[in-house]
Amino acid sequence: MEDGVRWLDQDELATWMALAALMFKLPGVLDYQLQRDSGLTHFEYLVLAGLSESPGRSRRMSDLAGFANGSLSRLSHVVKRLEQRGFVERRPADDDGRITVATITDAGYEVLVAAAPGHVATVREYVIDTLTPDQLSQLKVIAEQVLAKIDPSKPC
Amino acid sequence: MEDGVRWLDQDELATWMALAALMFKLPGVLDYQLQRDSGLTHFEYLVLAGLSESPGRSRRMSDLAGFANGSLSRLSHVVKRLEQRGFVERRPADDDGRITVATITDAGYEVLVAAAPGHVATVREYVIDTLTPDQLSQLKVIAEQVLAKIDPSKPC
DNA sequence: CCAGATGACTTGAAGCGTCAACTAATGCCG
DNA sequence: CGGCATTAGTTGACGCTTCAAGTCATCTGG
Repeated sequence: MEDGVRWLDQDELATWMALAALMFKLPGVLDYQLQRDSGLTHFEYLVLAGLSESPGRSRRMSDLAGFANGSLSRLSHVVKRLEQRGFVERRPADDDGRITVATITDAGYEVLVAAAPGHVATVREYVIDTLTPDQLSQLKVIAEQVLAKIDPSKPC
Repeated sequence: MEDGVRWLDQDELATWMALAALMFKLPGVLDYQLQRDSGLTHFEYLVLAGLSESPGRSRRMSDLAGFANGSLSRLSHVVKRLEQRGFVERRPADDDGRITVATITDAGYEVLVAAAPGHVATVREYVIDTLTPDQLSQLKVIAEQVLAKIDPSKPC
């Protein structure tokens, strides 16, 4: 192992392991709470949330995929299931037949509204309220810098 | 929505969205690189790494699961596949027949050693070298605080 | 000393995500 | 205009994770 690789020193490694552990565990915590209390995955929640806050409670698929940080394929599968459950509807856009517009139904909106408080409470409990305001702004900058490296577009 | 819920203010929400996006995308980046260059998932890499740095290149399953941040069930499936590929071996512990001890083989070690430089380079590229030393220590504290909230045990 | 409880995994089925292939609509360029 | 490339989304198969159930081994109280 004596080649030109810049290995991580102890601090870097510790930081990385902590971040990696976070990446693995936080999704589980969020999914668990949402699933248990509302029958939604975090991704499904984001999809419904993304629709609910859009004009006309509608949004085209690729947009929504970007918002929810997932692939178009994944979104397509998820929206199909949400449609079967009666939480969203799909139809092609009037002006461009390639585009599919998803709309959240009243039923979907109700589920979302019912799920939101518990979800926000969980986010607060595990992240927001665990950190000081200073740490929150540090975290924001850090996360955005790393994100910018991963995905040079998308300012958020 | 005028109940007693403490919603997130704009800054809190932006921070959370950035962290959430990070949680979704970083695993993908790591998995992609490892898969492409070494045929390993990040989880498999962690399993092999966890074994390689343990005394006797061996470790009991539950230990390893904790180290790799996964469930025991998940680990069991993964180790079975790694065993079929010839990268690890399993046998019951001498003193307690309930315990399974996994050991990394020479072949597994070679794969790990071959994978490590590329993986470390990726971690550097997207995380470590993107942040200042100050940010790194901030991040370490932040991640550890959140982790402590999620999993009150496990000091790391 | 043995019967039930607990601990440490393993297994199988079900569901979700990814990848590659496919369909359909639109844009572009000669 | 007409054909080919591009864009947007869908689909199916496969692999992986989770969840619940099952298997042994070990402890423990009577």
